[in-house]
Amino acid sequence: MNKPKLSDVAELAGVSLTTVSRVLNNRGYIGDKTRKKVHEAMEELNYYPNEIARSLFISKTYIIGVIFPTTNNPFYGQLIYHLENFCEALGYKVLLCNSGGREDKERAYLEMLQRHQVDGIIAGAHNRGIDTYHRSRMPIVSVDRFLADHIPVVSSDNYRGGELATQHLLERGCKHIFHINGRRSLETPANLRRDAYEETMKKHKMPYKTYVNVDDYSVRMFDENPKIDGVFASDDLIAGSVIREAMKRGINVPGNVKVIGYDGADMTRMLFPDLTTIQQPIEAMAKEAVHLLVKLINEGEKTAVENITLPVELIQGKTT
Amino acid sequence: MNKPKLSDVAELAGVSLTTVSRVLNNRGYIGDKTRKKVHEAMEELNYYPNEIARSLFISKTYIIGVIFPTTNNPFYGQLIYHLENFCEALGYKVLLCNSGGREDKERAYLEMLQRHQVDGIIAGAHNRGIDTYHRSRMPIVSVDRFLADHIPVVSSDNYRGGELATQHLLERGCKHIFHINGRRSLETPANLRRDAYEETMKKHKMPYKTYVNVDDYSVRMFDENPKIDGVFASDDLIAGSVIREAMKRGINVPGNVKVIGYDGADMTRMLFPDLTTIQQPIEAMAKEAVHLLVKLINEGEKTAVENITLPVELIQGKTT
DNA sequence: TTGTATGCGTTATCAA
DNA sequence: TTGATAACGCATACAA
Repeated sequence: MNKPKLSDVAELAGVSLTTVSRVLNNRGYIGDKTRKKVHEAMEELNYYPNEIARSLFISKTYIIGVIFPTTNNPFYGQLIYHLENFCEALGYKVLLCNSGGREDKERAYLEMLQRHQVDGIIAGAHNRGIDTYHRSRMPIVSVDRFLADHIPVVSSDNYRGGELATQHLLERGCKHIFHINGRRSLETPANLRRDAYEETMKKHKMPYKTYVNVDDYSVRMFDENPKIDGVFASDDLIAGSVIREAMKRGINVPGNVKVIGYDGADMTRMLFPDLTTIQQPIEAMAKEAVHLLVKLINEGEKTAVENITLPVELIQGKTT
Repeated sequence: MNKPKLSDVAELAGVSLTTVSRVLNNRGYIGDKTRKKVHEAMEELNYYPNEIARSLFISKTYIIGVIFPTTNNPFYGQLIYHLENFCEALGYKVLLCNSGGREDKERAYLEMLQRHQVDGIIAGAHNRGIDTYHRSRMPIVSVDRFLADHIPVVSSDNYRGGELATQHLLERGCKHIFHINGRRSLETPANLRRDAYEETMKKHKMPYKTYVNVDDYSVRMFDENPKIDGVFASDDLIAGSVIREAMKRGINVPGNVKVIGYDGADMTRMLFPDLTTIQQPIEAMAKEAVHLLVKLINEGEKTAVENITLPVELIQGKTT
């Protein structure tokens, strides 16, 4: 009752191993009768080729490792969905790694993926400095993160997004606009959103301040700035919590304070359609990342390392 | 510049293949000096064992296939996140398959997973009738779906959830309560939510009607029932779109119509905290599914097929 | 058109 | 305590 293998099929069909392998891979010349016999035998035994053995021989697994903090997030959930889809379309499978934002887990995953002989990695998990990223000559593409100098980054135009968001609030008449972002040390392209905000405010000779997304940033921001009338949140979940805090304080949105988010993922649009946000082209980012990685896999180091930046779009809701 | 293998390490350390394998797996007796030499050689070569070769020999991959419609959804995104976490904790990796609700894709994935020699499968994708589910003796656990008679199902108490939701609307004084659900043919435990709704309404001698979640169900529901004052949606996304349709018509929620959803996933709670909903214990479901599958993998057919049902909870928001 | 023999990188058996 | 060798299931070069 063991899994049938090539030799079982060969025996049943009364041919050699090689012949079965040939019909399986459609290689070389095979007689029609032989082919038929072999197919029947495979059918009867319910034979599936063992990809592990195959991978070992051809030194290729057709597996791509995908490392991100979590699937439990509108942006990453959608990104990973599309990554998997594009991989599948090109014949690659996806080994899913949720790093949860922990560097030790990410390191462990990286090693695991090497051991499992994945053909390449798409990562958007942590920051640079992980030596494995540096040492390995494994094809890697990152999404929305700088990982190492020789690793290409696919992202959307974060600077432009920050600019759009800030200008939008200014056009809406806001005078006291604040920004909320992650720690700058994360070295994500999202820092560009912050740079754009700060530089745009400077250009308009307006005061500005960025709060870091930790602990009770939201409470502090409202406490410390009674005149606040505009918030640019670096993602939609943050925007949501800012709006909740505002409501709790009886501050009307968008009447007293206007709030704009960032990402515009499908699920956010469905659950919170009123939110004004900067939408990233998530599907397109996934597509570029997968195609670039597969190119890297096929062409090796010949492919020049070049970053890809995609346009963003302002979506007008009712919170600004 | 090829990947170093066992024999490279052996050569550098001046020992045999077998010895290296021994220090790698900590098996048998090894001299301290030898062990040290070998470790140094591994270090120097930056050696990683090839899991593919290992898997081939031991006939075990420590990979679990996970088939669901999509990660781009609050419920599945969270479920898959936890599934991956629990797998990782037990030393298993996750091969991610997004079936997109398409039966042909699901069938293809199922075959792919067999070829890749995964140790087991956790699926919640389509309905029964896929013969592979029947034929294969591969360990499978399903979440929230009936797949085949011999496949155990992990789900939450859907009947109780439907009952809670319906009773809640009744207690809130609703007289014309409607329900929205997927096609019954999908044979998901979610049908129990519908059964519970219909039976509870019957028990209270109230008229009831279930709309199927296709096309413009929401428009039709409001058009056809001017007296509507309560809606029990079979998931939170549906609840969201019902509320949007209501607002579009100037119908106040919860003033004129009360709406309760289902799932209560993390992301929904963050983006739409006001929604009253029935919350499923998603993390616990993932935990049970993974542990049950691993038990099945280890004990084989000795493990009795027994379904697992977890309790649900009503979360009071501001939409009812 | 088909078959034989070898090797992919690892683990396990047996002998030294 | 260590080493030579066979096997895991498959694909390829080479021979027939």
